[in-house]
Amino acid sequence: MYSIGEVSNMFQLSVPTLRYYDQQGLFPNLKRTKSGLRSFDSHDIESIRIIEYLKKAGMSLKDIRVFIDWCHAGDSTLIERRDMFLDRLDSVKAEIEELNRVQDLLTFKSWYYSQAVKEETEERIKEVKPEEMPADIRRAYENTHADLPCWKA
Amino acid sequence: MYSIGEVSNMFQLSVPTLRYYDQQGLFPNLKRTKSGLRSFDSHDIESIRIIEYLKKAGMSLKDIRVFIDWCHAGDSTLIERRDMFLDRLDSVKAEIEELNRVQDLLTFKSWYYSQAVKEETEERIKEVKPEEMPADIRRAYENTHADLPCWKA
DNA sequence: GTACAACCTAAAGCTGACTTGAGGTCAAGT
DNA sequence: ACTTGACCTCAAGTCAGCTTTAGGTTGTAC
Repeated sequence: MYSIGEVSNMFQLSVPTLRYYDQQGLFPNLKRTKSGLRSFDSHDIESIRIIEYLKKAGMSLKDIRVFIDWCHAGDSTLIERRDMFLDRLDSVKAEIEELNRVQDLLTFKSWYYSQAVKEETEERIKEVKPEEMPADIRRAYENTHADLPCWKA
Repeated sequence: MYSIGEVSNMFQLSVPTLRYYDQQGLFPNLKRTKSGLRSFDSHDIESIRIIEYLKKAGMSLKDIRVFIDWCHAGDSTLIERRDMFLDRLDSVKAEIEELNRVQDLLTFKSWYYSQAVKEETEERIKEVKPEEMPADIRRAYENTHADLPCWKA
């Protein structure tokens, strides 16, 4: 249905990247034209969509290949697949949690440097105490400047 | 104050990794004992804390080094530093957005495979329509199975 | 005084995910 | 017929971020 170039345009994936994925076994059912050109059908397209999600979920191409092989193997691998998704779900939830803390740090630092730029020096802002910060900035600050567990050891 | 081994334990960073960071210029003020051992003071520790955050914010060691050099250069680089943090903030917000969609996909897939495991086959669940899904699953499903812009082209 | 753990350097090696390069095929347009 | 552009393969190259290896020093504990 679609040539490799068309698919490359649909997703933000280069043509060599798609060939590389194929080589890594991510498209086990990919058809070819008589003359040997790759021909992606809607099932292949859907699998690229899922591959993109799994990559964002922190899986390596190798892990994704294992998953694809499980799918190919049929109902005997349902448990593995369920457990894989539950595991990824936990991990992504944790990552979102973590990024929220990162966001707080960046919010604080953006405020800090915006103040510093206004005053043309870091001098004064460096000494500001939590009580003197806007409420949201203070929240972000206290959320990311807490003592680490390791300090207590 | 702290040896490299102690610092390695505080953060989850191996001793060679800390030496590698030092080599990449991430600790420009790191002191040594008379016999040449690295000696991390509280300022160095704080900078590792920040480095960890910046890595999670998607910066490479090279980018982080540039930032550290800016800090060292003083007030003349305040604008660059502010802009860097504003830029990272945008990027992390976008990443959180994206991970929320990933989470929705994983939520749907976890439900799907949990059902399949219960029924010991994918047969029936494969045919389920959005209307028959629990509300939260349906939301997750519709949030991640929408047509991609590329389909419309 | 000697064993031992923890440190040091410099250089080479590794992994994942691509990218690049060289050399070739194929089908459509002029 | 011939040029062009999109495709093909296979092999080698790249990059980040570590890790490993080899060989050497230091300083406390027995």
